[in-house]
Amino acid sequence: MASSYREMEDKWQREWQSRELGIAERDDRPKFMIVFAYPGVTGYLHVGHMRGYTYADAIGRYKRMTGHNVLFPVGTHATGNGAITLAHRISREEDGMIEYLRRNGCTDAQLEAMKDPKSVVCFFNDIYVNDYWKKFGFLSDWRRFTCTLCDDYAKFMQWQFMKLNDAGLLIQKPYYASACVQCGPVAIDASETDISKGGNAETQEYTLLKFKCGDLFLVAATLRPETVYGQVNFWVNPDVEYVKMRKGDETWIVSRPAAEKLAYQMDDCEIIGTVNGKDMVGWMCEAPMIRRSVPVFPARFCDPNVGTGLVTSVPSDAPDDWISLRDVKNDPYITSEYKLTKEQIDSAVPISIISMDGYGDFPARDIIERMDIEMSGDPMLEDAKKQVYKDGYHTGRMKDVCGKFAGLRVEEAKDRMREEMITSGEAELFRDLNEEVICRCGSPVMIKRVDDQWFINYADEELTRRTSDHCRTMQINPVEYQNNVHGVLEWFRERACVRQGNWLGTKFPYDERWTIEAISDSTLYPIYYTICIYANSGQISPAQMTESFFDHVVLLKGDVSDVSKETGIPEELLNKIREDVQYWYPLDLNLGGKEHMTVHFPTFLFNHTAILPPEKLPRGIMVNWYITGKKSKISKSKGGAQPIPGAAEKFGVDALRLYYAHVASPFADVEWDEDTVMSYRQRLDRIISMVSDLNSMVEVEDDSDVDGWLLSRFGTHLASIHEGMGRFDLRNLTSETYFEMYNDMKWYIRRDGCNSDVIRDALRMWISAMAPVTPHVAEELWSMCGFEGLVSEYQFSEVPAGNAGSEFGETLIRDVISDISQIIKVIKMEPSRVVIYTTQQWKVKAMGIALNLAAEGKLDIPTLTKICMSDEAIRPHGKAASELAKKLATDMTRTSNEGRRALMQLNEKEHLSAAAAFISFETGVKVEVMSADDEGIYDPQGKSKAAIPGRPAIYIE
RNA sequence: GCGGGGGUAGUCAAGCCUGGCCAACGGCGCAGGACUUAGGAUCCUGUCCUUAGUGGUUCGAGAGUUCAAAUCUCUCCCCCCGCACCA
Repeated sequence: MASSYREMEDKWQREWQSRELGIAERDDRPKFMIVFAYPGVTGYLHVGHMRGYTYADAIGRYKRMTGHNVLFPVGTHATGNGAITLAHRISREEDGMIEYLRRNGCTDAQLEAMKDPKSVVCFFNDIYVNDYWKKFGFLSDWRRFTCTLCDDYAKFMQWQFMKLNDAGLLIQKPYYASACVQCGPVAIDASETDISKGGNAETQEYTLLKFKCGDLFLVAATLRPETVYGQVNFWVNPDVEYVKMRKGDETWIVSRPAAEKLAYQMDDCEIIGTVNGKDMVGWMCEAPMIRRSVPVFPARFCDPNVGTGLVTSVPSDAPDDWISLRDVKNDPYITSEYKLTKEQIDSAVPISIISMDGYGDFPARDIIERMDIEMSGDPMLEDAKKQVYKDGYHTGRMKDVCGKFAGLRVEEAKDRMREEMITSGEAELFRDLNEEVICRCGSPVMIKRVDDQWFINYADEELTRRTSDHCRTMQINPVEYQNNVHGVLEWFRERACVRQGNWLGTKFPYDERWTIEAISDSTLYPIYYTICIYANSGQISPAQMTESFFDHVVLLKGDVSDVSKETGIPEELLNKIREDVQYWYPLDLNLGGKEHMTVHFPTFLFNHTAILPPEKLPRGIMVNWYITGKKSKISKSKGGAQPIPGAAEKFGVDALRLYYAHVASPFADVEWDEDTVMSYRQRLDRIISMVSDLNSMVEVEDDSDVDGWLLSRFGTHLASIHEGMGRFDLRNLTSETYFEMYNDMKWYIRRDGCNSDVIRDALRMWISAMAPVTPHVAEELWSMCGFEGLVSEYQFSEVPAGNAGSEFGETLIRDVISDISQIIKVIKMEPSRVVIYTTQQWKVKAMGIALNLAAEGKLDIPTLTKICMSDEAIRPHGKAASELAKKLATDMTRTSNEGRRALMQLNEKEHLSAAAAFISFETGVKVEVMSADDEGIYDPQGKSKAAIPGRPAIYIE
């Protein structure tokens, strides 16, 4: 017996390794291929990540034990700029980063090496494989490890894109992408992989409204182009210096930041001068669409960093505008300071343009009053704006003043009016982020136009339909996702699939300036695990992995001798690779975190459908939710989470594995809590100690009443486990194994069960059920019991299903004990004698009749009463008989009757008499068992009459 | 806004698809007891309210379907997540 979990883990991991259990080679068994979505290489992983990986290993191990040849390969995904930025941050010796790496055990020499991105990837590949997956006892075929930066992987990836192209799914068109001004394209997402700030930013689509003013255009940006009919003036911030920008033949005035942003989106832009905001006040300009001349007024809410820093004024529907216009009209200082004329002031009168539910003519005024906003600059104005915007969008209709747009819903008018103004040259589009976004490199991120961007056309209807149809044949867990995945596939549109800039990844085969983007290169890859082993072992080189090579081994195209000639790969080897691919594929199960539901899984499905024939499409998906931190999500980049090796040391790997598998359904988030993990560790301790006690019991051949019961119970649990595992239900498996079977074993011991044959059979069943989730402990116990071979290689055999009858007898005893102690508790006296009266036989007969009726679906009170009353044995009991009939009929139509059927087989008196000593021992009172049918029994309170089948009467004194 | 997920006893969390052995598995916590104190122990009992083992009221709120609802239908109230070059 190993003295510590650590020792146990090392011992059995070495044993599995030396017996090559993880090695997967073709044979004549049914195969099972399982992968988890490989992790991105962006730093240390934490205990949360191991949840999904552990499910994969446990499912794989279970499958091994049910006659399957299991392939469980692993890899890593290093595409992108994660490693590059990490290397940069190490080079710059960022405090937080260095400290984070050190805390996880990184040495100075390693830090030095990791100034190079490739070393970062190598470093973490090694950590993931050796410190995480191997330490967790995974039975992976390590020979098949691959990383997206491998040269051979790149060949596979390029082939994948050629096939997408063959299928007509690669298209090109302009694209507006978020990009760092230094590094090029970056992704904006909450996990802030690429960026250091602004992960929640969203891209806004502004309409640029051009107000003609002499030779110039004052350009305002708006999100509400449908409100142009309500424009009455123009806002400029008097404290801001604006710029004149040449835009083709025109000259625009916008804020400086806006001009800089526009240059990324429009051709032919150039700053040619400046103009002070305060000098623009009082100008007159022509509002687009309505072609009305409106005055320029001052307002400090115009932010040069938002939109163009210039704003059109629609006081009827914009709270800011309403308040600022009121200020202009009421503040004589403003009028004199900026020399505004009375005509100008008077000309700006709000125009009611949209009717919406719950608002009057001027929604902006209504919301301001409702929210008690008094002053311009009130932070509540932001909320007010959002509220009016939202309500207007959903319930608003354009009023008659809006010309030909009158009567349209806002939703529709918005698009139509924008289109019209763009066509007439009065407006353009401008995309901007709604909050500041800063790249990992420290430079700002903005929206940049990319011409000729390549996309994978996931909007293709035919592809979507085929993919969606296939999903109906798959096993997708949870079912909520199975139902929802069709919607996700439908929602998917074209996806930009390549990017430029400083990125790690595969070159796009049709244009080497582009690198294949991180999602697009991780879709079809599971199939590559069946091939990469030959590249890893040097039997084939990347140069030999041509289009016709993959066409041949994956799609069975071409003649093997031709392909051999072209690639220089021997025919025999080509045959072997091809047969491997055909044997292992399709993938049986792809397991990934919930973040994959809207990105990875759909593209995984699409690409398979697009490239592979129907019989090679994936068979299953399983989604797992997260382990979260106390307050927020545990983040691998932000640290603070328990490092994996530390947790493994502290709790033991099996305790963690059991924790993952049992703590909750896989489809719910779980808050990380060390005490909870510790309680699983204690459970393992208890189980180990129980098994070792059982194992050291002296050999006894004595039969006991509970032998049959125990084996039946275990049979029932195993049946439940196998049934559940059809859905990969590990929680059920663990619940049955580590809790139910444990409790039954305790009961068996408590009932003085001691038959060593029975115990050995039970232990064999029990320990084998532990092998998928807690393999180290299972091996240790298996070997301790002297069972043959390794439990990891054990094959589950047919176990006789549980027998409800033999299980029922113990339930009866438990119920009786429980009833006795309840009564003792309630009557609050020290009992000296307990009498148990089993039912009168005529009642058993009545129940038998009722059961027969129930089986035929004919059970009701009158029918049962009638039949009972015609029975010679029952009729003499008169009123008691009719009342029993009533009760039985009522109870038995409401509940299932399995237990009742079982009790018909049982002689309650004999059974309870045999257990009387035990019941006495448990309750601490002398117990006698009598039948209510017996003559002259001791029954001072007439309790015996209350006994019914399965529920003996009890008298206590 | 669009789309998705969820609200179960002190707490975490099963059950819900396929209505009925559901006062509702199990864990943790708590209380009492046993054993006994090399322990983050183990074992037993209890843990909604009541009570000779019964009965009552519960599964976000309300209404409905049904002999029967935590489970099905509708309405409402709260919470969480995704909405795209992020794995």
